[in-house]
Amino acid sequence: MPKSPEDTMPTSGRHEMPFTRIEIVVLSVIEGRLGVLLGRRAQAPYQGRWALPGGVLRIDQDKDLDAAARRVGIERLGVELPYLRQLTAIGGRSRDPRAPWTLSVIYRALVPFEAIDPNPGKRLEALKWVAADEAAADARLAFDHAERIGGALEVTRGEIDRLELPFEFLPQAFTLGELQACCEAMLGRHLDKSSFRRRLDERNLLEAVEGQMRTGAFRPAQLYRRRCP
Amino acid sequence: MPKSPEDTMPTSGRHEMPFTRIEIVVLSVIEGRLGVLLGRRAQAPYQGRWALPGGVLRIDQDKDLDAAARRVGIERLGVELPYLRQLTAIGGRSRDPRAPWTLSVIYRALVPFEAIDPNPGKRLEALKWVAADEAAADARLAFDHAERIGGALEVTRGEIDRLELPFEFLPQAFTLGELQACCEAMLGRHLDKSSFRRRLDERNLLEAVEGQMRTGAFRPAQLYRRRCP
DNA sequence: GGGCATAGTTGCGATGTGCTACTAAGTGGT
DNA sequence: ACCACTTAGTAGCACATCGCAACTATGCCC
Repeated sequence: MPKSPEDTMPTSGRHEMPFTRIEIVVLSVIEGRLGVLLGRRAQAPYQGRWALPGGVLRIDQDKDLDAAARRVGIERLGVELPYLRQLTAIGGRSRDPRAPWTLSVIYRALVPFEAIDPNPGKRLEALKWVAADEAAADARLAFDHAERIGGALEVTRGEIDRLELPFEFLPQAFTLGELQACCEAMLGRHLDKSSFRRRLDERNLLEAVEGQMRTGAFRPAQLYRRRCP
Repeated sequence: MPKSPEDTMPTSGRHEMPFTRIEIVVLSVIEGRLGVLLGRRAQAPYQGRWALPGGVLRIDQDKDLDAAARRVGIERLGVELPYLRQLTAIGGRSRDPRAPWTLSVIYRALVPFEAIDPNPGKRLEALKWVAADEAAADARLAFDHAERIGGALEVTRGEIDRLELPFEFLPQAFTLGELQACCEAMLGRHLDKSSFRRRLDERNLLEAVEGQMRTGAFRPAQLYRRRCP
């Protein structure tokens, strides 16, 4: 058995290191449904297939993993991704035929879909929004990305269940109806109005914007905003 | 802004990759308390300080990250770690002065403390068990390991709260009292006997080993085992 | 046989949450 | 003027979960 003491010096090149990437599961609510952003691969492997946007970790540029994910978001999508959360790391042989061993750190971002221009220029390939649940079950996606999307959905829905609210998808001031519809879109299921509201104000998560109402075709609704987090 | 298209070929050496390690938070229940296994560092940095056991990812040996964690467990601790769970990845500049950029994938293992011999031989440095809550608050630990231990505790206690039971720490057949004591040790707080039992059998997690009782100084107790998982 | 420590059960009350039903307040059609 | 319609917002009840306290049961030991 090879010796491998704790203090093996990480002299550069002593051991080969994995080819390390960042992949981002970008979620948004579009027309009442949760969508995920995919990019079409221009080259092999999986040429022409849809995949999560991602990029190579650049240790010369990135201060840490979070910074790497932010840079990848800007370079590949043209947007700052403010609400990044790391989900997991996946690594192994033969994940990507271009390198003997690859490691991907998976992030999740929540971004209003209008913020991303699907065709910003030549250096970015085609992007599209896809219904998240279908993407998670779509075996045709590149690599193991369908599974990664499934993991992101589970985590994200857990957050909504625990009333970690998706303010990213809402205007500064919003009605309780809008908030509920947004949560329902993310969960993919109906929520009960009265218990949703009871849970909200037991937790003191919101404050009413006094005097301000959303007026529309029907009865005006009180506007709320996030209580100083 | 540098171009960084999706399909940058991972030609080995085109970009420098981070020095990648595995660190393992090994937890056990010892004398009614949750403990974590630490090793004393033999060399700089943090020479003489206590740290999580870990090792370098070896892409020539390890099929994937989980396999790397298993190998590190065997090489550094002399045990198979069957219940490994990946927690997170941490990476950045200046985490470890020996390399410009390091990435650590953190695992958690649950192992009965008797399974690990603190002094198995020369190639392993001194190991010791420390009360987990104290280690999580101990700023003297090497690197950011105290914080990692805190994260492991949070995840592990969440599992117990959701009644993902720590069979790793129990014999094949055990009493409900033993199970409850084990959970209490892990959570660091008291559990109510009657509601603990109610929750257990609502979920059908256990089955009685018919006719078998644990006899001791007092009233014998029914033995249970895990219901076919 | 009685004390004692653990095993195991029962009942109650507090809490959280889903369901149903209700009232309120606007628009727009007749 | 009135009513249908739609959304906003509230109230009451049923049910499940769970903590707490009290109780019974059963063995060992003195």
